[in-house]
Amino acid sequence: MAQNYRETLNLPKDDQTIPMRANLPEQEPRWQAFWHEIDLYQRLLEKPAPNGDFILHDGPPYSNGNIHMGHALNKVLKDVIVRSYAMRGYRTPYVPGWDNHGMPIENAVSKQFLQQGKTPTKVELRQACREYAHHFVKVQREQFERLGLVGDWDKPYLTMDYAFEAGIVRIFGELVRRGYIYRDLRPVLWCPVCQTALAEAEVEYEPKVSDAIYVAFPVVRDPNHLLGEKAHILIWTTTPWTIPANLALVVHPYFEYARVKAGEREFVLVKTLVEPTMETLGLNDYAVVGTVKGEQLMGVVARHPIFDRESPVLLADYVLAEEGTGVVHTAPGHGAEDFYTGKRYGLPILCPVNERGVFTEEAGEFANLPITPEGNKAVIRRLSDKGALLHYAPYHHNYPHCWRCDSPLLFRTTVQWFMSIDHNRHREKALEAIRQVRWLPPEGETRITAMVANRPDWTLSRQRAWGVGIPAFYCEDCGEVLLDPDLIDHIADIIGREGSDVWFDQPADYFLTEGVRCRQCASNRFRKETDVLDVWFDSGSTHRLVLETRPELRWPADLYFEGSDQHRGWFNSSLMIAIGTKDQAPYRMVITHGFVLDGEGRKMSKSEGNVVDPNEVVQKMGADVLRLWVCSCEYFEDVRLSDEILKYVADAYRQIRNTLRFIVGNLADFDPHRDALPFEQLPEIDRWMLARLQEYLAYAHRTYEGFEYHRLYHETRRFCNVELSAFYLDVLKDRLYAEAPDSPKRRSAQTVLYELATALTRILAPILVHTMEEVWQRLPKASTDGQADMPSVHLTEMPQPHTEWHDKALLERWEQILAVREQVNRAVETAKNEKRIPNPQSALVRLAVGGALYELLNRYPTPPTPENLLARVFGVSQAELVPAESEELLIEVLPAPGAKCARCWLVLPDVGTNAEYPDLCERCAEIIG
RNA sequence: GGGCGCGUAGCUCAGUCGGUUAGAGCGCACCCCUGAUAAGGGUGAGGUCAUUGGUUCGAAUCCAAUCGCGCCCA
Repeated sequence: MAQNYRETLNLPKDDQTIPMRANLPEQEPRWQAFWHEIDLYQRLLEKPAPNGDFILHDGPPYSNGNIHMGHALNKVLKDVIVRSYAMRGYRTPYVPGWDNHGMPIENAVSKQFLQQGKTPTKVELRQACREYAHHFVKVQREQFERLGLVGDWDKPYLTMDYAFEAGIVRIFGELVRRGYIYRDLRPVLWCPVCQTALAEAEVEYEPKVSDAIYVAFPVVRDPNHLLGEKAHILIWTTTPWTIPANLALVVHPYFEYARVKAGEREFVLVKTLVEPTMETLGLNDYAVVGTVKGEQLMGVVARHPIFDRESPVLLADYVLAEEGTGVVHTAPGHGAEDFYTGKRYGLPILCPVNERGVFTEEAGEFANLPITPEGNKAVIRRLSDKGALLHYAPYHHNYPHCWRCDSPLLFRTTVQWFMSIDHNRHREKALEAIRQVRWLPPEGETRITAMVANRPDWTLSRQRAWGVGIPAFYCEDCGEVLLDPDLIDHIADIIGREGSDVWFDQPADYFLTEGVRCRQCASNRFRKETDVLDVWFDSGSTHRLVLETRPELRWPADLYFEGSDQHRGWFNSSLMIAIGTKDQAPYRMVITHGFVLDGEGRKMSKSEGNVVDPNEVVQKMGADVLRLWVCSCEYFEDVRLSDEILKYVADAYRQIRNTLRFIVGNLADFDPHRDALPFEQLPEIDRWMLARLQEYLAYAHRTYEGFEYHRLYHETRRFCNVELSAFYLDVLKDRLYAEAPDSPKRRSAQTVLYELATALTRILAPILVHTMEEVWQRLPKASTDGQADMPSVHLTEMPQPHTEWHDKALLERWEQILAVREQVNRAVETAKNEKRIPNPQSALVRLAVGGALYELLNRYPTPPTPENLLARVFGVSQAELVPAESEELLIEVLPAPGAKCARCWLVLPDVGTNAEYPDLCERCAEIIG
């Protein structure tokens, strides 16, 4: 019987709204195809942009491997920025790019060759690297586009493009012209078998047995008479072959050093290691005759145990007193710390070992011996002959080895190329430029300021194959360097035409212009530099080579947006090149985000098994869920991600989706042009809803301006769940379902629903790009503000708050009504629990109150009909208001008198009064009658 | 070891200038509805604000130390 009336209601129909189940993994690619079809990116650039350009310059990810969650976080946030600016009246060209050159790809490709037993030429290796890079550009591009990113994906920038490579060479030339480029010595880890320098990442620490020796350096000068007769400084080393390069002995200024008398000689070593050392040396008969603070030893000079030269005692705080003697034998040519100590004290950099690990003439009697094992043996023998060797034993430890050929490595001091950071007031200019930039979060400014203030000169050269060759020559006759800015431009032209492989493929003459001569010896015979540029030079050049070369872009960028590690990386290298060539920062604002950690706040790693893969998330849950997670995070700090967190975000997604599903479902027969009511004709609760919507919109705009999407996420969830689902939409159901389709009561409700839908979809479009498009396409097309006719929600403008709809007095009034509602809910819950009523629908709520609250509530008549607003707001069938003395609100919950209307389900006294429809209330009887 | 940060309910986040009993949504528990239904509604329980010490009439908030976590270096 009751079922008969179902058909007379205006219930939303499933096929007139979006499906409850989103099925994003399948649906999202369809929307992406649609955007390609309408060329969304181009249309975004062509639409009116009253606020001008907004240039977000994309930091290039490295074209190696699949994307990980850090990429996803970064690119999704960039996409939200680009889209939200586009929807707020800016023109937002976004050109994604990739960083292609560099060690990781070269190593991966080298290993492939190695496995095939092939030894490629440099050019063959480079070509394979290029193919490898292209492959991963394609892979990552697909994975990025699957996240729903909008941008010029058909024409990204690649640092290995010929034009880009030529541009890098030209920028290097500009720095040469401005006097920034020089050559100097630098210690590097070197593989004598591969004859190449290794980066820290290529070093593998493996067990090795070394020759550990104790050596006594006789003191020859002791200006302050701290030490006794025949004093010797005692050192310990596991690399005897570095003894010929010894130039100093280094002690810790704060350590206590002991003078140990043993036989004729006195040994100086750190006090805490006297006992074990003496035991090792087999000197049982000894006595500590005094102590000296390390810093006091400054000025003491020893003699080299083999050669006729001095070895002064110097100070450094990296000295340890855990093993050895607390005195570091220092060979500036063979250690990083040794090198910098040597530099600080003005020692020469002696490196008597060639690239094959063989002693040079500088090693005197050891010349032509390989450093191991022959060199070691010869040095030990010679020390022994001289009586300087106190002990020798094999020593097991972890030692750096070559990742490729597994040979033990050595430190060599080599000549490298540098960019000076202090030339031409460069550092001061950079620090000044940093102050002009807006850093978000603001701590970023502290971080990069410290970095730039303390950074050493930039080592630009790498002994590698997969990079842009440094365009320098050496005279074949006298070795003089040829570095000429005009010649460099000429080389850049060639590279622009033929790619940078040509540098490795063609002889020097190919690049030299007519009449080039060595300025030293006038020779015309040259060889090319074989080093390549650091890849940070490539990416540090993108602002010049992308922003300045693309007509749709401009220099400087409005925004750089990357992980906080880029303070040292890209922000830094870009700034160095920008200051060095243009005396200005390449960005106006820099925003950084944190790292993606697991649910416990620990770093994700394969070995821990706590990695969440963005591609998998997209496949299982959809890009919109991933994007919603991104926007739920306070990303200025590190963010957390786990399956549990994703589950909660998926719940949030469903709640937002269902809210919109309900709204859209109730707009199926609504034509805004024809049916919308003017604001003034809307009932109060509808005007309240619109006023609240304006507050939501104003808040949303603030969050977009502050890049604080997580605040929008939270507010949206609260708005949808609390204000819409739990309240307004629930209250609206009677009007939407039971009133006549074209009645003003229903049309006014729909007018508000339409406003809500068109506002929410546009506000959320930058985040839930696919879902909001889906909703948009389902919305009535006729427009009230010129926006609804757009073929895609992404081409619309974000709704601005209607200030005239923001009625403050009304909002305050309803704040009180909602507070009363909460009290009523509690009373109804109690009545329900006490079995006085089965459910709210069968209740009558009687309010008794005096004073201001009575006056306020009395504005709303409480007839026993569907018109009773308070009853609808409270979610009960009937409500009454009676005046009382007390200002304290009394709430009575009673069974509602009357019968339940078979159509609208309200319990009303007038059910049965209509003879024709005895099971209906008057309102319902009239409507279907 | 150094530089820059972070730590508020199970989760994600608010918390103004130091000022009542530290808030929200979700989740959870119990209940209602069955005309948003692999939906919707109601009520409720959850916190030593990482720890310790200090400044203050008063500290989640300011200071110091410790612990834990992250990024960048050594």
